Amino acid sequence: MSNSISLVALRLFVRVAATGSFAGAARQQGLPASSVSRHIAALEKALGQRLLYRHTRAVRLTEVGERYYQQVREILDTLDIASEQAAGTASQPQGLLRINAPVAFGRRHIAPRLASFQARYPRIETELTLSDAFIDPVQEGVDVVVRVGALNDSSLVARRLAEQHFVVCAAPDYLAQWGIPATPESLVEHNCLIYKGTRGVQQWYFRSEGARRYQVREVRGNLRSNNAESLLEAALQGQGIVLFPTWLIHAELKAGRLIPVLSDWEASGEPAPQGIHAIFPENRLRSSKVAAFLEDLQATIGEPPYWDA
Amino acid sequence: MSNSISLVALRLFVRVAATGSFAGAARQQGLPASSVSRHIAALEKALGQRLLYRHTRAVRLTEVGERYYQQVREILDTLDIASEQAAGTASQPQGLLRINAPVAFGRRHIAPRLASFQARYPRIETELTLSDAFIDPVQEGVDVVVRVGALNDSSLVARRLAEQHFVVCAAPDYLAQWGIPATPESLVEHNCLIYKGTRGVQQWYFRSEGARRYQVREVRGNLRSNNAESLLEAALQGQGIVLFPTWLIHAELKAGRLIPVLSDWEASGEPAPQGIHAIFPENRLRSSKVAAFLEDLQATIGEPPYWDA
DNA sequence: AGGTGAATTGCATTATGAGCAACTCGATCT
DNA sequence: AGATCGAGTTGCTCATAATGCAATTCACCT
Repeated sequence: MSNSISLVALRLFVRVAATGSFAGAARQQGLPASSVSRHIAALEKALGQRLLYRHTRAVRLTEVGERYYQQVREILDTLDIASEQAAGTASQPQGLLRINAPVAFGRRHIAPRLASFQARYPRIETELTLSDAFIDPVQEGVDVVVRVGALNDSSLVARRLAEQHFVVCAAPDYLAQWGIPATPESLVEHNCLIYKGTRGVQQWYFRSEGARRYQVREVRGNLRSNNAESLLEAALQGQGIVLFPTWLIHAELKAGRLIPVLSDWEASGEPAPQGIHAIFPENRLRSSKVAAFLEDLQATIGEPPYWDA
Repeated sequence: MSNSISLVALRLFVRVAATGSFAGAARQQGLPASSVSRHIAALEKALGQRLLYRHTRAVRLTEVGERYYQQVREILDTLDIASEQAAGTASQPQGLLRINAPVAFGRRHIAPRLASFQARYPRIETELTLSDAFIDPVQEGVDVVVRVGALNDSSLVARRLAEQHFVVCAAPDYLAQWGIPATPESLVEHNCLIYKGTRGVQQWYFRSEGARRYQVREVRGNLRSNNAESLLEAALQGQGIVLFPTWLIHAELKAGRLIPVLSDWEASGEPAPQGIHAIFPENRLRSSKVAAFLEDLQATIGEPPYWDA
């Protein structure tokens, strides 16, 4: 019985259970869905037990399937770690490293680093996926997820990469034409380009040097967007004032295309300070490729991060 | 890399590492040695690392192989347990149960039980190997080993099945012809059939009712053997007096073909009391088929064991 | 009601593993 | 010291199993 179980079947089962879909698992592993179906069927036959309820639309784990899934996931992880350690002895980290990051942050701060990272670890292949929706690394089968802001899931391990700082700024043209605001309160007189995401319109928070709590200040303007890059573009063209994290606009600030204003206040897009974190399933922490990536990333970002220096 | 690893390869690797031999692993798994060779080669290729030193006569684990072996063994065990639990939910214990026992004890007290045990658990297949040499359950890939006497290896878990009691006895014919010895000391006047194993000639120990320590008493006779059955046969034919554990001769005692003597003393073949134990690798304890077997065995043996009742 | 995406099944092709035999190489035996 | 035996590897053929594609069924969405 247990001799007729194959590793691929177990891997596929874990993927199916995590994604809740045969097709999803098939895509992730680059196999036709029919193979997935047959492997799972073979596994169930070997165990003599149904692991998944097929509901045609969605796939749900059986009670025994749920237990088995938890155990097999753990087993496969430790097997992979063991194999990696065995393979990696006296050699470099290797294998496929799947990274997921927010679009803007990934393009600016992850993607440019990958070349030198891979030059340093030539045996690591990387697969960079950028998406702004929250990604469950377990569900997607991803090694590392970089997220900005809130952390909720406690079954994951997070490592802080940097603090996020916001600045209010505008193009020199805009400031020349409309003047430089002297206080946060005076922003109501200006055209502010406001981010409007899934959580609604972003508030602008301020606190004076040394103050503990942030205060919301009213802002308004003629352009709102759920796409930060569009707002940035508009700001560069002198359309208005923007509030952005420094990692997003440090190049523009440095080049002088955007000028910080209200430097006597600390600005923020959130009521509380937010960090930039790498999160990953607990087991992946012991993976040398993940460790190498995090170490490399943290070293290049630096403390304080290079975009704030 | 880790995707190209197969479960059979891992299983074979564990068996090879445990037995220290490709051929041995091949025999245990019922595969040609060539397959074993190729699977191990494939595993090493997948890891990019040599796991075993081939020394033509013996096979030794590499340093990385040693670590990998320990980890993979653990992993496969937990996988098997998980699979068994999944398979066994709402059903009976199943699978192959490999038992090893001493020849005499196995024939008398294990083999006769297997029929009813397997009737009770029809989905368990058993494989009973009888051998008197000490067997390492890990090395031999056995689920349960029954041993009489000394326990040494601490990496194994043991469960006491029964205490071992010895009796001195002889055939009625012998006693009629030569008389009944009144004291242990008078045994020197008798023809004692003595077991001579790998640890030399077996001593005969006695202590009177309530005494703490056993005392050796001199015995001699015209037949010594390393085969208990031969001595038993000779005793049944009236050749002499024997010292045997009760589990070995309870049928003959009950039938009156052997008559106990010196009943006022406790006899023993060992300087200290010895038990009958089931031993097994730690992980197997959680296996339901092992648990079922031990429970069944212990229930039928009883307390005190049926051969002493 | 029709369309879509997901899972299963049938079938032809391909690839992978089993089994057998031949070969090499040490170690042990005589 | 030479012969023999056992152990591991390699080449080869054959059977089994996995793959990929197409067809089918079914629930759900529009």
